[in-house]
Amino acid sequence: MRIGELSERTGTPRRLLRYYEEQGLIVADRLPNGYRVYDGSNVDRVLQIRGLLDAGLPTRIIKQILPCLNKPRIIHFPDATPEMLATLEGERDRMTERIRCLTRNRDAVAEYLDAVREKRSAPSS
Amino acid sequence: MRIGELSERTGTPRRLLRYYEEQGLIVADRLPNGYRVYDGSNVDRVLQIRGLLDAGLPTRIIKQILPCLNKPRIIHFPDATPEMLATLEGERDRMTERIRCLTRNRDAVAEYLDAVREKRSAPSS
DNA sequence: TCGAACCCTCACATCGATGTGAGGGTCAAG
DNA sequence: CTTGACCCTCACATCGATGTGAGGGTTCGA
Repeated sequence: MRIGELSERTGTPRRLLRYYEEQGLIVADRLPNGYRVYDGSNVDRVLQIRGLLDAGLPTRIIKQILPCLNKPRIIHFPDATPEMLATLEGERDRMTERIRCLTRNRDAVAEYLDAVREKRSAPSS
Repeated sequence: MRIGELSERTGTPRRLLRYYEEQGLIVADRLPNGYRVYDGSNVDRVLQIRGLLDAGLPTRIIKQILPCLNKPRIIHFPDATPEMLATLEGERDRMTERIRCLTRNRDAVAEYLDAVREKRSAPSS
């Protein structure tokens, strides 16, 4: 597929697909005329990138963690330098902290909404 | 306490404390000379704000969900307009999605790190 | 009284993610 | 051959979060 279809299938502006490529998050083959071509796997990849961006991770980090994911179960260690491993460990912990914070606040919001709804259905006060 | 101490206790630049106030996320009393004064509760509040910002929420949303939280168990409904409730519901769902995405990827990173460590301790290949 | 260490406001700069559009090719259908 | 719908690169603009510093007050101890 070309960029337009990938854009539609992922709900992502073409501009950003080119940006993600520029940042090394996705790769695209080129037709002889220069057009980008993608295969189906790019749809999931882009959606994953968007999710991580939305969760607050910068492209620089996403670029590092993506190679560890959605590969087949064979994990291959191309250039796992100690610094990179340390970075990943730190990022894993940061993600855990993010999850904790988000969960706590999400639950609080949900609780609030439930309380409001209950009040609405039983206007006793 | 004044802004310097709050800054130290939260690891947040003064600049940002003023910014959060400007965005309506925190409030500060003023000394007669114009200095901001805070009480202890602001420490937690600022940390919570930072956590949410780090998790990818914009100040505009944080401002809306903060009043639903860390209040005593008495939830008071000052001006719960239907649009605001809808916004909160949407945001709750977005947070849930974020949590899902983060968890999935965090687990994948953790798995990768574990695999690397195992390989390192048993260099059989 | 002076200097250090606070505080204030204001304003411009930076950075990453994203929007927008100019200027220009490619290609299929009419 | 032309038109419309694609695609390309390039570059400037915007937006939110943050950095930085100028210019200036307050407080306090040497």
